[in-house]
Amino acid sequence: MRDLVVIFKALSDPNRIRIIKMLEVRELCVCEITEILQLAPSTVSKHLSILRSADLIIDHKKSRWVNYSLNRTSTNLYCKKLLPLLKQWLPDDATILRDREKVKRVDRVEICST
Amino acid sequence: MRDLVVIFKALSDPNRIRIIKMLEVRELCVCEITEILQLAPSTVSKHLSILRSADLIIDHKKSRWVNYSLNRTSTNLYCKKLLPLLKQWLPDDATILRDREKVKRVDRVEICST
DNA sequence: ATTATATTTCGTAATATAACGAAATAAAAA
DNA sequence: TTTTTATTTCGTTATATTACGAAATATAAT
Repeated sequence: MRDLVVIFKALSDPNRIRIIKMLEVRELCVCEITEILQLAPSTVSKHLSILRSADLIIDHKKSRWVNYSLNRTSTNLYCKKLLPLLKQWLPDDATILRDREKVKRVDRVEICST
Repeated sequence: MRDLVVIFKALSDPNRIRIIKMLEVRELCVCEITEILQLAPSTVSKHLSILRSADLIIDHKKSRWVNYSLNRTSTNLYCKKLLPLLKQWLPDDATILRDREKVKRVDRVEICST
């Protein structure tokens, strides 16, 4: 029950849904997500930690960045079912489409520290 | 996006999950749910209104009681997918099993106004 | 070694949520 | 009609959540 509530809580925030829908396109670092959502880095980091606690995403360090990606091989039953559903959903949402356009163009080297 | 977040928010509370799992057994009135969850009637009523706003449940008056049941014929895409998933989930949860035992035995005429 | 960069943690403020009791509402029973 | 009963609404309190900036951390670049 607790695990299930943790996952639903993780999914019940628009910014976190946006993050998941961006990660469907490709893995992203914190500063790229920060740029697209237009939130403070500490806020984005917190959102990511909530999604990670729910087992929905995983992180892996690569050089100086922390890359986040969907946990496509999660053993968590709820994640296994919900991530594919989310992939089907919101195909026409204006915000999601705009975010995804930005994901294509965003360049972490250009964005960070400028 | 808003609809989706509303549904996930509705599902991200343990008492509301318990209500849904009870309604999988049969329709219930507010006082029966109140008796099983051991919460104030006003609190249960609020939970039910959140679930109803999310299109997960429906209500229908019958004599002096308001019966709530799962919205099995919802046109809402998210409800259509999530209610069946919830039905599969938590088959062994101790709290849910205990609630369901109580659902079998609870009698609204005996419970109310006593 | 020092500096710069990316991210996280911590403290705090604003807002949202969940709980209750009291009062209001609606409908059946007397 | 008046009373009783089931439910909802309202106001309030306690707690949780979301956001930020500042400070801490960890790593890469100089």
